[in-house]
Amino acid sequence: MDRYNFKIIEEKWQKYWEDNKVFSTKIKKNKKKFYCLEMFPYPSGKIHMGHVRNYTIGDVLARFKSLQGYNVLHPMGWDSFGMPAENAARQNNLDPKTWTEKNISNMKSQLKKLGLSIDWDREISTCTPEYYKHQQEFFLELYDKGLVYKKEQYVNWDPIDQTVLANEQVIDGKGWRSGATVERKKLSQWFFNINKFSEQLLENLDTLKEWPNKVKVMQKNWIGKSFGCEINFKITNSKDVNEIKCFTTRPDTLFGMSFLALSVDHPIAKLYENNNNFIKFKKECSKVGTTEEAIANAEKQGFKTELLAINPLDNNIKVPVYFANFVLMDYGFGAVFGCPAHDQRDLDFALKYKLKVKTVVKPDENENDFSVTNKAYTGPGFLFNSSFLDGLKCPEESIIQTIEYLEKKNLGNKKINFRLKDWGVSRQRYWGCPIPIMYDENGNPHKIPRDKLPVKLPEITKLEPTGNPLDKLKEWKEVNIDDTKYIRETDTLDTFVDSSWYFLRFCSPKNNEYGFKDEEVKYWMPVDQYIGGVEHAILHLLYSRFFMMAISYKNENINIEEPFTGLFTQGMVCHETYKNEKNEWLSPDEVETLDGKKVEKGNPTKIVKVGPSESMSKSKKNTIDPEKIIENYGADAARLFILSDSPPEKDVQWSDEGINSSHKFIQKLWLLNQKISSEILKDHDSDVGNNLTKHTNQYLKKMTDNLTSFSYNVLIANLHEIYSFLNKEIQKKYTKKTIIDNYSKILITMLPIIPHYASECLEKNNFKIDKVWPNYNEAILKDDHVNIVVQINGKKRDLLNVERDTLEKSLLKYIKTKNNLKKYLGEKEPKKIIFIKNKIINIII
RNA sequence: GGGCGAAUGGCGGAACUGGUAGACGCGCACGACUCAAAAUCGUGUUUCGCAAGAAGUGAGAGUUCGAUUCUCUCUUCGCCCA
Repeated sequence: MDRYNFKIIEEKWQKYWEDNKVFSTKIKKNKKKFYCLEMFPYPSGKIHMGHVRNYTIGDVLARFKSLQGYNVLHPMGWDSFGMPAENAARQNNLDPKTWTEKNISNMKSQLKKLGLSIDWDREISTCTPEYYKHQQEFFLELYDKGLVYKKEQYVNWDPIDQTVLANEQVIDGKGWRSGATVERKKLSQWFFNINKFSEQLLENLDTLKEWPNKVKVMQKNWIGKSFGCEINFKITNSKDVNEIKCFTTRPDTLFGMSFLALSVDHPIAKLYENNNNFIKFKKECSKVGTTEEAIANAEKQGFKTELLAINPLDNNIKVPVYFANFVLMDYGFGAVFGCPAHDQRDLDFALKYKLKVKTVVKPDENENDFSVTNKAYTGPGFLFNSSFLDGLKCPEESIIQTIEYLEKKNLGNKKINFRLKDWGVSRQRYWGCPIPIMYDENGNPHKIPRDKLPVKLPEITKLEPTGNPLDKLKEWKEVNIDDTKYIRETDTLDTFVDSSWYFLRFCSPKNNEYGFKDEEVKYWMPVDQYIGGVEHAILHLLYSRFFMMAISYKNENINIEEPFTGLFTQGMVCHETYKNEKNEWLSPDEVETLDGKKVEKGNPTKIVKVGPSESMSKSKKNTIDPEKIIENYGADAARLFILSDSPPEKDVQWSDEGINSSHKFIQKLWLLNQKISSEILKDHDSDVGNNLTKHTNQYLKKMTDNLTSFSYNVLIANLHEIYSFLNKEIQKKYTKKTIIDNYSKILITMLPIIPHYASECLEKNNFKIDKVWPNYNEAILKDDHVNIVVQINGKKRDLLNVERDTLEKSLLKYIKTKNNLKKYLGEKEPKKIIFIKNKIINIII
């Protein structure tokens, strides 16, 4: 009996797969296709356990589908533009390209060690001109379709580093590197008109049957369709302003209005640009971050104008107009009317500026003295104090009827509003895809001609700490096309653009003419199963859906609206956290167990504080390096463990005991394999029964079901069960044919999970079989004896093993003879008997 | 504050359309092998109880012959949005 040497065997099979291009894919028109895609990684340098989990889950599915006879596309690539490369380059005095390429090559070899069934011939990397050339084409294509435009927008501006910061680079209102207070600054930026597809993005969610509901709800909320009304408020006392247009979802509370609030970016603000107090106020507002949350949490502040707005429903009511810090220009028209009684934000504002609070919705029809003081009432009820609207049921009748009234009187219009904003894609960064635009001497934008694409990123060996590097490269910026001088756009594209179409590129990774070939995309798309982290539930998935729509838009050849038919979001990999006496984080490597206690390694007197299991992160030092795990236990063991302990959609806890147990299990399987091999040699004349075949079929059914439903943790449990069963059953006498028949099928079911081990066993046993997913035989699944639960008054009293399909009468007869049941039954005739064949008998007395 | 989801042994978790709660794994205990230990193998392991038995899926109600599963109320936790 030899031990299983995973090092030699895993290497052998990985080499075999690579040399024979086993996973290389081509279009096969006569075969059903299956496109299995996992979210491609950012090449940060090393793979982490999250990758191991993500790609193992995907690999199990890809291999399973392939065994089932599908033509499987299972590619991998690199999301290789982005800030970490720039940061690392600045720190290490490298150029981002070198840093990125080194990381890719390292991570690629790590991924290969996992034994993934990936078609590496299709590998792509978004930072290569071969990739981003086509992205630039798409940009221009969208530009032609009217889906790209330029407008001014606020950004986080670091005044010291002279650079734009992403939201996550702003910590407590300060730049992460310079520590300078971040300012809001207006820049002219490129936008994708994602809003054009708001309705479609929302409606299509219903068609995505194989998406987690959670993700669909998140996207729905993000798109934020609201039904409301635009109202024109007349201004009485100004010669500059006649009216102000507002959007509201609650026109029915118009009689409770006590002020009008405008964004400081509202066009009317122009009138105040010389007013020192307003300038001061606006500056205050700019200190609040750009996120909606920051604005919502900030103290409500206003700047009062002398303007008075007229309530359209009652011309005698005039209310003051304020600029307010909680109104955003992006929402509605940058203007809202304030009804303090029924909106907490408005109430806070009204209380601060001592404005009127008029209650116009009462919770109960008869509660006429209901009045709001310091807590806004936003629930349902009935309108009152509202003149001719009194008595309307809120919100069912009140909103619609108010809108109808306003429309009839030409005071307002029904309007659908979306929270979804257009996608700002400009980034003032070096390490991204250059935007293929140039400006003439008047500053008008022009497309870079297609034959001049790609606009390549210039090589930079040393990145300056401040400013946008491209902006400083005069020789790159200035371009001469058709004897005309232009200046290039120096912004690059948001890296979310790179990942919004990579799944299309995988269909035609080498095509030089265009981002993809129509026929290839038509064959492979949509992605049948997309697998990744739930953290991409909104942005990446929404942008990808948009991009697919944008490409299909006005395109006769491609008509795919949704890129991902199925979506699976896997949970995170967690590990216990450790701290020393000084409350500093310790990595698992620095901790050992002594007499059941965790102590610092090599220092048994130092007790380690064990914290809760949390998602692995460098900051908490609770990471485990997959490379070391593969080195010590093998890829199959790592795959087995990462699948075994929790359902894939939930978080899983990494533990030494767990990986160790998986490793041992493979060793046990190996011993069993040797036992079976020698049993085959004995070649008994006849079978001892059909127990082996029956169990194998039951097992095959479970495996097929659990693979289909992503119950991968149960799948591993099935594997343990069949092991225990075989280990005992193989001692009985079975013919060579019966053993091979069943065992070979069992080995094939291991191929998706522990591919190296299963391939080795199949080869070693020299079974002459096709590698196809085994079908189970329905007829043989059923046992001829079944366990029937005997309940008396609903309580379980016995378990009887009887012949299948035993009838109620004979069962009852039998029960009456059983001594242990007699005492419960008594002498009386049962009142009622519930009998379900082969399952249960419940006797009510 | 709103939305969504979850809650099952010491731990991770299983249980098909309501029908044997606790599969499988970890841990633990005992035993075998060993001078001993590790490794390995075997047995046991929801709780209380010597047992017979009883209780038991976050709490409380409801529907049902029967509820982890369906309905309602509540508690706690998680995620997302604000």
